[in-house]
Amino acid sequence: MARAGLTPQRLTQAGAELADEVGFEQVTVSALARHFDVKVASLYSHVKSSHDLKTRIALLALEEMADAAADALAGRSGKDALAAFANVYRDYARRHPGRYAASQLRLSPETAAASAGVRHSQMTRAILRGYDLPEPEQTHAVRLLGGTFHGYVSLELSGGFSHSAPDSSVTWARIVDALDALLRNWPAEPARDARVEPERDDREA
Amino acid sequence: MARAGLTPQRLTQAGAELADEVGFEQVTVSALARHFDVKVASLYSHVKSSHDLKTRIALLALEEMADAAADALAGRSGKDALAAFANVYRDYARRHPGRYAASQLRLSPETAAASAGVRHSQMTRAILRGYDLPEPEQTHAVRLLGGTFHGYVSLELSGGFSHSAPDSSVTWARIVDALDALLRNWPAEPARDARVEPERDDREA
DNA sequence: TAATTTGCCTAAAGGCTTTAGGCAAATGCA
DNA sequence: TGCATTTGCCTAAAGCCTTTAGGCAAATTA
Repeated sequence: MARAGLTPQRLTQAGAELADEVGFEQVTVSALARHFDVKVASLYSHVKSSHDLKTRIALLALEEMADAAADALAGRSGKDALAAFANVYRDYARRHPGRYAASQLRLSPETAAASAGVRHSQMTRAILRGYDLPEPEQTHAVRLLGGTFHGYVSLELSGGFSHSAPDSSVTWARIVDALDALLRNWPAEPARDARVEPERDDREA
Repeated sequence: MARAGLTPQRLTQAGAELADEVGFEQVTVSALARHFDVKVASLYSHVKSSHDLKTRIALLALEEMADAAADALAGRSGKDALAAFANVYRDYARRHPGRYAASQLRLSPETAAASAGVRHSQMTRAILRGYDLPEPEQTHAVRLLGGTFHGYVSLELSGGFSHSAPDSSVTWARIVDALDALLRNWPAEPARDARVEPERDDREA
């Protein structure tokens, strides 16, 4: 009986491609077995479980995005770097929607700590060096950028802005303009009593 | 044989509660049948499919968030309104993680158009009236706010910032400060040749 | 009270996950 | 080269989820 030559890497790669084609949700051990024309149980020698497979795809996506970001960042700084970095995420998500969805998979803290996720925040901090924010404002800004890029791209991907004017690409460019302006004019921390406090919320849990 | 008194509403409600307890992914027709101590097939008289059930939960979450937002917005304007609005999303997501996850479900365009999603963008526009942005900048800003709130909350929920200083609530407050500052000083559209263009990207699809 | 509608049930088919145990191909070592 | 071991894929089987079809009894209506 000829062997199919399965490895965790090939399974992950094929799973990523499948995710882009049919959606990350539809990536299943069974579907992958069909793809390699192999019985389902055979995959369990290479992959611990369905969740393990999905985690590997997520890690692959994070790596690929970090690589692309590092590439885009080389030789740039300031707004130029910010825009290039932002575009990496958006472009990746548009080109690889399934992988991008995978990258949102909730990872265990240990897995996350060992993932390319840390490169992402390092790169974000590198960009922010061009804007000269003191700690802890820099951390706030890292989180703002991460959240904004992720949130916008994910809304765009789920069809939020499609087919309504103005074109989403225009908005994206303006958002980069706006974030650049914001980072250059980062507001000082308001005085204690001027701050808007969150509501106390005593409603049912 | 006594009847359980199932209705689409009760199923949706119970499904939402289940989602908050065990995660939206784990909400299943079978689990719901167990909850009502009823055979699985019985639910199919009230709900078209598993996907239908999930869609109903998503719509419920969108309604609840819109109601809470409308409530929070009453009598407020400016930064006060912005902060209250932002907190509604974050608080809702923290209190109802399963429902919040449901609200991210990709809806068909028709379903989305008939959902409370439209109230959300109307309210966002109402807040922006306090900042006096011309079209199309106002639309860009609506998308920025939506993306930022969603993205930050969703990163926070997936554990991104937990257990690392500074506290996520502090960052959240500073992000609201920053967005307020940004909206008050919304940058003019850069001249054509000063703009940073997205990279042409000819890599493989 | 009889007729109709409605609600939940049994039955059954099909899909995905995961574990256990087996045979054969590949690899390593005399 | 020949034998032993490891490795890779297979069959079998159990468990859970979805969905459809058809049936009986409870609730509703006349």
